[in-house]
Amino acid sequence: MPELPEVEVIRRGLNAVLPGKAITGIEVLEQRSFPTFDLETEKRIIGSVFQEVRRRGKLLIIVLKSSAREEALLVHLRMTGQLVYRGPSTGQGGFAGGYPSQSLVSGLPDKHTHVVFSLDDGSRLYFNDQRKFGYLKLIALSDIDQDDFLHHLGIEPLDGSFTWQALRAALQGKAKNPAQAKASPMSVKAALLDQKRIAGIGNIYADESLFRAGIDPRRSLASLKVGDYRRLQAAIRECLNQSIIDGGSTSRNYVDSFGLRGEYLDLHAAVYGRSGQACPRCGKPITKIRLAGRGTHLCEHCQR
DNA sequence: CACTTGACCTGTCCGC
DNA sequence: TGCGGACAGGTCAAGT
Repeated sequence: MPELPEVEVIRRGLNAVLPGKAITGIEVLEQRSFPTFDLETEKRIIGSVFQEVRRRGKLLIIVLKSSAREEALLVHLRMTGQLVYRGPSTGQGGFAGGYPSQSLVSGLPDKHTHVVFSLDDGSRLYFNDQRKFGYLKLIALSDIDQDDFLHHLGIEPLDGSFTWQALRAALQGKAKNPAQAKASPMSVKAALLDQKRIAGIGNIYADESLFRAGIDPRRSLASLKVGDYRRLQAAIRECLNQSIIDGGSTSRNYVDSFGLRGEYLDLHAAVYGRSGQACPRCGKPITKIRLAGRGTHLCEHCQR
C-alpha cells in the first residue's frame, strides 16, 4: 500500500523535521520488525544524528551520522507500515501535543507500535505495522550497494533517465537476447509490479497508469508497441506526481509522517477501488478481475 | 530459466 | 450479535 508516492510523502515529511536531531534512545518491542537488532546495533544508533532521508523505490533510507561513521537505517513499510513523527508534547510546529489535530493516529505508542526512537528535543519517531511485514535494518552507509534488496531494484520512474525507451528496456528485463525479451508472454501489469524491473509501482499505480495509458493490463509485453510505451511512460509519471501532490493514497491505513491521510484515491483515481462505478472517460462500468495474483481494476472499453 | 503461486500477518467486511 | 471465510497486496521462497 505504501507505494512510491506514499513513501516519497513520508520522506519529505521526515526530512522537514529530523535532520540535526540526535537519537537518545531506541525501543524494539517486536523483534520481527527489526530482525538484526542487537546490542551492537543499539550502540551504533544511540547518539547518532539524523542527516537526511532518501528514497529508492518504496524503501526509505535514513542517513545517520555517529562519531565513528555514517549509517543507513533502511525502512520498508511493505503493506501496513507507518513511520510517524511526534513533536515534543509542548507542541512543535504549532501542533498542540506535538501533532496536527487532523492526525488519524493519536495515543502512540499503541498495540501496533513495534519500534520507538526517542530524540534529544523530546520528540519521538514511531514505527507501527499492523501486519508485521515491514522491517528496519541498519547498515553502514558505505555498504549500501551491497544490500540485497536495494541492489536489485529497477529503474526509478521519477528520474530524468526514465524515458519510454528506458521503460521498455526495464520491463522487457535483462534477457540478453532481445528477440527473447520481445517474445515475453508476461502481462504488462505483472512486469510493472516487478521491483527488479521498475521500482516503486504497486497495485494502485499499476492499475491507474495502465488506465491512463489506455492499455489493457492483460496485454503481453510482446504485444506492446512504441506508442504503448510512450503513453505508459507518460502515464506513470503523471499518476505518481499527481499522487505526491495529493499526499498519496489512503485505501486502508496509510498515513504520512504526521498521521495525515492521502487524498489521491478520492481526488484523482479513475479505476482503483471503483469497480462498478462509471469510467470517467466513457461512462461504462469499471470491472475488477484477478491478474498476476492481484485485484485488477480496468475499463474494458477504454483499455485495449 | 522465466514466470506463477503460496506464505507471511492481522484487520475488515460480508453473508448466514 | 457472533462466526467463518474471503480479501487486502509487497516481497521472498517454493513450485510449475
